[in-house]
Amino acid sequence: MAGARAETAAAGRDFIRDIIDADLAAGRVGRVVTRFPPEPNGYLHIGHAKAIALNFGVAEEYGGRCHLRFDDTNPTKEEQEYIDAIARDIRWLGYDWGTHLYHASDYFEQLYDWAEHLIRIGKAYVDDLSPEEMRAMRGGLTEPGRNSPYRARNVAENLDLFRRMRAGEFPNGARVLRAKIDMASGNINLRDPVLYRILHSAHPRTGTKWSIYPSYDFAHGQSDAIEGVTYSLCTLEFEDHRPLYDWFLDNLPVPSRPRQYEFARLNINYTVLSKRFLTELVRQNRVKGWDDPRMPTLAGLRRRGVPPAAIREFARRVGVARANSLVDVGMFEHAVREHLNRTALRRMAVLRPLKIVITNYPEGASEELDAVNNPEDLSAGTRRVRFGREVYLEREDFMEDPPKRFFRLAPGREVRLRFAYFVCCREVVKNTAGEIVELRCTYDPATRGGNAPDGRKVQATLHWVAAAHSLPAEVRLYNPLFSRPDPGADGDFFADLNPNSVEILGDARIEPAAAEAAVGETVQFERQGYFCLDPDSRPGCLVFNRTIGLRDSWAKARSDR
RNA sequence: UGGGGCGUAGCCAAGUGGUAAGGCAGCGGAUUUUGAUUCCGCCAUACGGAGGUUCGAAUCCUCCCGCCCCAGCCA
Repeated sequence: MAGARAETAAAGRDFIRDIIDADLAAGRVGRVVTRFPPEPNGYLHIGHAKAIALNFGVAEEYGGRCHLRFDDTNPTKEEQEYIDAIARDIRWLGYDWGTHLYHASDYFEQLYDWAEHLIRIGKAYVDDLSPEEMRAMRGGLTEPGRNSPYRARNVAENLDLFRRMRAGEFPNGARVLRAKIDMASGNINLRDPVLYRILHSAHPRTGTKWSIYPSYDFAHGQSDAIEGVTYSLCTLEFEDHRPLYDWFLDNLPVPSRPRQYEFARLNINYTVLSKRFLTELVRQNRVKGWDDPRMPTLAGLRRRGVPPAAIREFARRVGVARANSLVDVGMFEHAVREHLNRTALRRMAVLRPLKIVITNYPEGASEELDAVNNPEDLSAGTRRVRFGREVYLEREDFMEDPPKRFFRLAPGREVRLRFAYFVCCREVVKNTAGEIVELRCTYDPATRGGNAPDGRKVQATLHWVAAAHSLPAEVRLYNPLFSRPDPGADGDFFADLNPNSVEILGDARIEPAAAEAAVGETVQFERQGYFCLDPDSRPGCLVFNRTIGLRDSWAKARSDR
């Protein structure tokens, strides 16, 4: 919480904040009240993080409050698991709704009374049309709709029927309560929208008390009004609903007058932020659950090792506007690297080991060397790492026949082992298949710690791990879940799934200090990237997820040619 | 062909009549015991297009073009 609050001073400017400033200056609004209104039918993803950061962020900046209100008006799709996960993820992101936890279902009784009120003033009626008939009579984009034959029912009959709907006398779909507005409106939302539908379905909170449930349109604005919300911020697709939102507030004796403002939802290339599709990925076991590290869900990002502060910073940089946009995933990755570079402890780990034997190092001997925990934050201190005669190097840090710009180890070449010594490759040992299985090197005792007293230079510094003083580990490398920037553009999201979205390395070696990381703590494996311990880890079998790699200009240079 | 929106650099995004912020990406260079980080420099005579108003227009007016959303008893 403290972290999220400290960031408010640096919050960007946008049209929402401009509106609030104007309202405050004109005295139209006393204190700012916002709300984040998730429907508990899935997990929150990074797109929701933008909305959460906006609503909670604005409330904090202006000394107001932000409510968490579950929009639980459709029991056929909502579950307690989602309610719990959503609350957990918002807290993890760094926001707090205090005592202001609400549910649209808290207002079912009041909403029902208001529905009767509309009936009494002649602005709502019970319609017996079937869903198909209703659709046929709604008209089209360029064709006006036609009035339902039930539209002229009198108040007494409407009241009686509506009460019997509530009492559960009719089957699902038999009747609905509709607002009486204008079947010829150019805005289709105003063509007598449905207020209540019959749903004989148990609700996570109200159980079997109700057999009719309010629609989103009938519940949302009135819930805002009941809670005293001043700014009801939602995404662009609800813009057409605003006249309806206002219509209810104008025709009902609500206690306050909230205003709805719309902003563009977040889209990121190479990723899909559609709850419906993410649900399918989980349901079809295309990923290992909502918290699979490849998922753009907050649960997935958390398990992946992404710090919540990086997500908040990303949201801040993306800004809030009304133009549809597709942000480059690189912007998100930058926010993650930027935060982790400042905060992550450095450790050494060899992902694909190649053994080297230092022939002039005493057999059976070993020694401890000092290593800096975080060069970006010296207060993180140092640790001791043990060095020995046999060490593992990264396979890709050696080439027998190196190309022009390869600076790392090669036959006859000298490099520095980080925090340790200069070593020189003297011999390449191969097996009968011609594969390199070991390197024989010599070291220079005078270069202890990594400095050459004679001032000679090396072109590379390599990370390493002592064979006898390292631990085995499994490392999971993640690649984009989708293989194209615009998944689903051809109509099928599944066809664009990246078949290589995860690569498992089974015989990595890590320095002992790396094993001390807690689940959820992300560290940097030097020269490699950021990694975090996965909850799949068990004693003797540590599992690390790669959060994100370091920028790699060498890899880039190679792929550019 | 109805209604509602949106078009500023490869990607986000400020700007609200006084002469185009910032970030990401990219490209040069410096530093570097992480080919990382950091630092320095470059990167829109131009704001979807065409007219017009004005001393002056991304900002005002007109017309045109393009893109997005809406025909659930989903939210």
